[in-house]
Amino acid sequence: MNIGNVSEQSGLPAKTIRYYEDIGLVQPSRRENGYRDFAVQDLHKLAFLGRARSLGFSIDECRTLLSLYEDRERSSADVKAIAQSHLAQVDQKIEELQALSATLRDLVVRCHGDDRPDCPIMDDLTRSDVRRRENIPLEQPSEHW
Amino acid sequence: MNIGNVSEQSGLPAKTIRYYEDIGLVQPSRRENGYRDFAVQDLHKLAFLGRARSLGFSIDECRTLLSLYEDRERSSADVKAIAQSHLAQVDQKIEELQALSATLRDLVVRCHGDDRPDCPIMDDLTRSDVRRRENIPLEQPSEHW
DNA sequence: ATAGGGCTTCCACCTACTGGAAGGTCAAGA
DNA sequence: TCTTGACCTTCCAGTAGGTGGAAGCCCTAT
Repeated sequence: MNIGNVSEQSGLPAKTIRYYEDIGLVQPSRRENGYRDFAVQDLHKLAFLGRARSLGFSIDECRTLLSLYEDRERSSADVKAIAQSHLAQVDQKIEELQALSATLRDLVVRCHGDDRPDCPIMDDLTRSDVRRRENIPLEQPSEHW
Repeated sequence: MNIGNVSEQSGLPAKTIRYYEDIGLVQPSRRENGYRDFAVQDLHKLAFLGRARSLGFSIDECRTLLSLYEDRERSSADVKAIAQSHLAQVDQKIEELQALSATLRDLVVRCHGDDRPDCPIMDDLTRSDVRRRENIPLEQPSEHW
């Protein structure tokens, strides 16, 4: 199967599939002309990857899930542990964003939003004390989503 | 003021401050020995940036906020618009993550998590139909948080 | 004089791709 | 047979927002 075909059937862009080969998630064979030749198993793996990614699992988590996917003897406990850990991360992110949302909403509501320069949002950003920050978990911009 | 001092007072790592200079957010002068020399205004700007970033504003949004911060005549409407747009993004992300969390939680609850290979999570990831995906917004891994 | 800490620049790396250029391959139509 | 266009290849660079580390000045105290 050519990459275009696999791309269409798996829903992943061809670029992404090549990238997944680069990082070792799939190993399609090659034809004489250099074209990748995907087996049906590769298609299944890629579709699996697409679904796992769409559930927010990281590539590293996907790698582990994939090895469990290919292991007919794996225990469901191993899979559950990964999913639970991921779920915990998602829930924590939700909490952080909700606190953020509350702060922003409060600022937005208090800002009259007219032509005058007076602005509670700016006042808050300018304020050097830390009272506002109490109970507000830090955003961690280095986390990639 | 040296960078170490500014770092301590603003709470931003020195590396980050240099990076912010690189991308033009601050322009400290230089001493004869090549060391950066920060003015009090620079310190204020950096602290402002730190707070804006911790509220999840992107660097580009920060750039705009900073120009408004330095404009004594700015209208609060401009600031409010940015904050509102950001708030909307945050709220949308929360919704997406909540849908994700519900799906994951459902899978985790249904997985008995013992030594047997039978696993609803794997079954779901392996399933090639799209019923599960209904009403579940796609994660967008290219969005950085 | 030397040790240490602070400062400098520069380069690479992280995630998970995506865009684009330059060029080879293949099948269909004139 | 030639050409056109779709499809494939590799490689390089860029995205956001930094972080880590190396090599090498600078400054101060002992």
